Amino acid sequence: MSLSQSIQPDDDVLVVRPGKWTLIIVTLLRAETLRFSEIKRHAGGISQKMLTTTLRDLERDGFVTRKIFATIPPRVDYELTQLGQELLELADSWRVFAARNRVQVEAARRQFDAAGGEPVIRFIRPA
Amino acid sequence: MSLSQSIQPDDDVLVVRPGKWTLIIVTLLRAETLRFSEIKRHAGGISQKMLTTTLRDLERDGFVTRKIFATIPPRVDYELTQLGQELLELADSWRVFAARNRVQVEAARRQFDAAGGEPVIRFIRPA
DNA sequence: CCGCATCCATTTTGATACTG
DNA sequence: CAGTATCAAAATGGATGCGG
Repeated sequence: MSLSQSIQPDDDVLVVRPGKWTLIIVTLLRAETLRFSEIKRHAGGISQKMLTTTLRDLERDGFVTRKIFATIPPRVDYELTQLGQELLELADSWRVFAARNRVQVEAARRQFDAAGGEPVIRFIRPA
Repeated sequence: MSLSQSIQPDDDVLVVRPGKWTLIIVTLLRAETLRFSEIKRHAGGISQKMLTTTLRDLERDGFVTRKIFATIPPRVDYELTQLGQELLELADSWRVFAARNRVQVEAARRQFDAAGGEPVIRFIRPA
């Protein structure tokens, strides 16, 4: 049955985190361990709260490790785990897909909006 | 530079975010054209409003076509476009990833919660 | 420097009722 | 049956101040 191959609502792992920051952060950590402040600087306008929350969720799910250095001032390093590397591949798939199809999607949007949101195909009289 | 390979906040095409309902619906349409009510029945608890909204967004972006039959009662068929098929492949990547790693992620969560949210690694006196 | 707590604005989602 | 409208509820995002 085809439905067995459909995603189900309770597939919690799928919704890694319904926010725009998760994949951004994962891709930032692709090559190197980064400090909290470094991620914040590169992530482009994320608030401290959202960064903390997102990183904590990623840690909780086993995608990143957190290393705390009890120095003054404090220092916290984040790094992808093996599982995190796999999530990174997924994020990359999305990134590549977006790059490849952005123009086409934007064209489709313009056409749809220009048509006033009317469907492309409309049958008037089929029994 | 590694940052050029990071996802940026303004990557609008990423607007098709791994959101809950979007990928569910796309995977439901993998093999066949489905009516509105059929999707609703199989999607598992989606509200009529969310289904309408999600489908309209998918149509606007060019991922599905909408065929309206002006019969009584009305009938509307949804089908993946070529671009939608590519999105389906992406959705499948997520589905497979979730299926493969669900157990591991759930274990990580339990461990994290059991430890009271403490990080796995903590250095007390470095430098 | 890191990040938690609190308060508040915005966004998203759901429940319900109604229309063609 | 498909879709809209309205209202209520929940999740999310940001700002600020405090603490280790």
